[in-house]
Amino acid sequence: MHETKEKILQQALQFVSLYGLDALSIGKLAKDTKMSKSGLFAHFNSKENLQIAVLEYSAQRFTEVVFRPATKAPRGVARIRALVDLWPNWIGSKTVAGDCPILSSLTEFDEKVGPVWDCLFRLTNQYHQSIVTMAQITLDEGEFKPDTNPEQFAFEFISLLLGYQAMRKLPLDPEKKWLKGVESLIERNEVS
Amino acid sequence: MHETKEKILQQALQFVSLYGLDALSIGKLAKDTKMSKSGLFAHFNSKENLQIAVLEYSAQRFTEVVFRPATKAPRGVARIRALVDLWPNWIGSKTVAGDCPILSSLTEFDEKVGPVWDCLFRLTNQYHQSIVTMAQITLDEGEFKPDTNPEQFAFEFISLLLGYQAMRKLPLDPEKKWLKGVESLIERNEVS
DNA sequence: ACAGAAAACGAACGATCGTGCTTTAATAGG
DNA sequence: CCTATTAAAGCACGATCGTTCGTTTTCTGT
Repeated sequence: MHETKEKILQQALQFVSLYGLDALSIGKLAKDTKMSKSGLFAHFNSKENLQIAVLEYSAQRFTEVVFRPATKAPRGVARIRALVDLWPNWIGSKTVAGDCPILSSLTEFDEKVGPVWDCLFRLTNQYHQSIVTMAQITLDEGEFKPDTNPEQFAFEFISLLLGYQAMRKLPLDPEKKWLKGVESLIERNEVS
Repeated sequence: MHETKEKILQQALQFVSLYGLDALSIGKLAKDTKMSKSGLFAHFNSKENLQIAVLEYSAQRFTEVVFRPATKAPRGVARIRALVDLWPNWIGSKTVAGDCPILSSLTEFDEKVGPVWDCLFRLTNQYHQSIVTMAQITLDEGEFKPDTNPEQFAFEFISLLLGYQAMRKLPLDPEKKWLKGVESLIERNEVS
């Protein structure tokens, strides 16, 4: 990938994590990257393409920073715990100071049909499926009770994550609560 | 409240639930309500005031439609279940076709300091506190285990709600999962 | 019915939006 | 060194944004 484009997407990712995907504007982004509006525009040829590029860049970075490292942990509960431990490298990190762009865009784009939503849809399903698979593996390893439903697990896992994201700015110590919630979720499914 | 203003806020609430609080524009809203931009504007004197008015109207409606009716149920677990049952009258209803404006705005406004955020902050704390209180009451009634943490309960409750909202457009049957999640949350705290 | 108040309107402002078109600057291949 | 390709810039467009101002319509009270 061109160096300039990478720099643009990096800046855009930062911005989107803070202010949301449709608050992203080409003029503002051009100012932030010290480029001309048209020069930046030429890299994407439409705002929609820019938004899609940001989403895909975001997913790629997430994989690098959280998901791939987590799969280095041994299969089963340990890997799920690794995922939890690695998440701070994503949300609230230097590259993604605010929320996860994909999860938060899901809230603001769920009624706007079009290519951006299609991309979001695809990435979120992928996101979700990864966690389902992780739960399924844990089940196969015999570390989860046989009646564990991996999809239910994924739903509750992501929900807690969303709760953490949404309530981060509230004086409720959500980090502790999200950790406790996910711990309880694991224990509930773990073989005793 | 003036009839016109009520009509405007009703329309605005609908719009915000579908497209988010900062997608709300005065011109668009004027078109939807068949008013002139300036005529509508005069009711609020600034966009921020409009946004605040929508949030407060939203909270008021929520109280009418979900919270007040729920408090008619007997104290304890029954009341919490009533809250869950009444929620569809809010999210996805005729007046609020999309997401809960307060919960979803929380995601997109958490980095924008100012009067709108202050209002959002206040309302969300109120939202949260109501659920904490409900859990506390259930605890006092002896229907929850003594080691139940009402704040943890509220966090997980709201998280599941956010999960339901966010994943409504995904083919994951999130309604069933949210119900199951909240049922599991209740059972986990209930005295056996 | 008439005067005064309140509500709604129409037109315009500066700013910013996304997007083209044309030109200049940088780069690479022969 | 010259040329062909690409990247970036400059400028302008129509549209929409929030907001202001002055006028017109609608309502209210006497």
